[in-house]
Amino acid sequence: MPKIVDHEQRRARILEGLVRVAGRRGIHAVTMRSVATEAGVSLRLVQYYFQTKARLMHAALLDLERQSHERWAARLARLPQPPSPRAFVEAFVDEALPSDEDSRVFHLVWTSYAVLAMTDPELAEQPFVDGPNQLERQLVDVLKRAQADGLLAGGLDARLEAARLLTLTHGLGTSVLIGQRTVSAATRVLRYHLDHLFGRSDRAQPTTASTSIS
Amino acid sequence: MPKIVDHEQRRARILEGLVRVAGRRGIHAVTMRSVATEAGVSLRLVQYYFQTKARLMHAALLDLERQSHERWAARLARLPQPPSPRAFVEAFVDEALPSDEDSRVFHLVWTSYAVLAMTDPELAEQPFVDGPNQLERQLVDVLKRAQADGLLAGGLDARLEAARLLTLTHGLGTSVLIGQRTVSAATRVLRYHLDHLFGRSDRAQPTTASTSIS
DNA sequence: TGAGTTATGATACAGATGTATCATAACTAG
DNA sequence: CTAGTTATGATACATCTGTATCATAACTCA
Repeated sequence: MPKIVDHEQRRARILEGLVRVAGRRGIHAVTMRSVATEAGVSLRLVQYYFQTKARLMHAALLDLERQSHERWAARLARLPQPPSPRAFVEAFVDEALPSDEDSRVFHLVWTSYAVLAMTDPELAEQPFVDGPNQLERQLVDVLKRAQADGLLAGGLDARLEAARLLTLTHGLGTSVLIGQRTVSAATRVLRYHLDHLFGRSDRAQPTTASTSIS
Repeated sequence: MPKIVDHEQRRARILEGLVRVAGRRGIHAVTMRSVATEAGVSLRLVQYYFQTKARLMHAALLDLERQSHERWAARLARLPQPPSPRAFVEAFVDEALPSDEDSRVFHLVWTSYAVLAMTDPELAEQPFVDGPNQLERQLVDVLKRAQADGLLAGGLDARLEAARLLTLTHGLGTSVLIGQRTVSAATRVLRYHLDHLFGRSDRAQPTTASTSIS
């Protein structure tokens, strides 16, 4: 058995190329050749490691999903256990806004895929339905716990608050990508939202070294 | 001067074809030929009336923007003058959700353009920045008026509430398009939001024959 | 060292796509 | 009726794109 090369590594490199192309020139600029060039490999290699464009695109989507899950898991792990509801929620919104360049590219490409999935049922709708639903459930749990502990403002419904928070955050992310809002403007709206969700009492005790909402 | 044909009508027909193609097969399926076929005209005519694909795409975007403005103006005109803040806001969210098939196509294509605009500065960012900003200003005015009349819940900031409402609505629309939420689920979240925005008091006095939030 | 397998290069090809060109039909004005 | 202009058809072309093919380099193992 000859010339063993790490397939996963090669594939990862190519997928990174794809994401860079899609992030800079749009997902319509993703071609076998543009990805190959961006990744610094030959067209043949993209074919070799992904066979077809459809599979390449699919693989990139799965990879984005995986990365996103990993980042979120790592973020959660960095919180004190168990995290306070407010810390949990702030970590969530901080992760969900396109704050730095990497994050911007990630959200841009992810959104591009989401739009593709709207007309292409082949392109797994799982990531765009199950993913948010799972996050929403996590948020529901945390908010219910907060409510039981009397940390939420009165008259709120945990389930609906989770949906509202998730959707609002996502909408703000989009408006940042599109250039309608700056990240800090979006952050301001979210801080306002959280201040009304939790009582105006417990504001932002930074629980991690990373940038917290402020 | 011979064979006078109504250019605007021809252009409109072609643009309708474009929107149908983009709505059914995605904006990447929009080609000179697919649009021509969908509109029932020859490739040559698409060239003749729009010269280049870039101009065709641009024209379609401007047309979508115009339609949207007209629908909103007509909707406002149907409200009692001056409309109550709650009626105004409910008309807004009702217009902003992809409820029927036409609306679904409109929002889908609009969102597709928005994603394109994220990487293509040529594609006027005006519609995606100025448009929402203008809507947001309208909402701010209405909410300030409501606040002055004591119709809003206490402790709210009209400006931030406008941003929150706009973004939340948009985010819910996206989640509907993607199939994560049904329209009625989205409506439920919005009703909840509005009930907390206005005091839990004045619920939905239907002010138009059209479907109101309920 | 040699045989066999993996990884990669070079190249070809068919189909699609945007655009250009040439011709001519359809029509109006004088 | 005819000349001239607009509107449309037919077709061609270069480029891009996904995919396939053939060759061979690179390497491992016996």
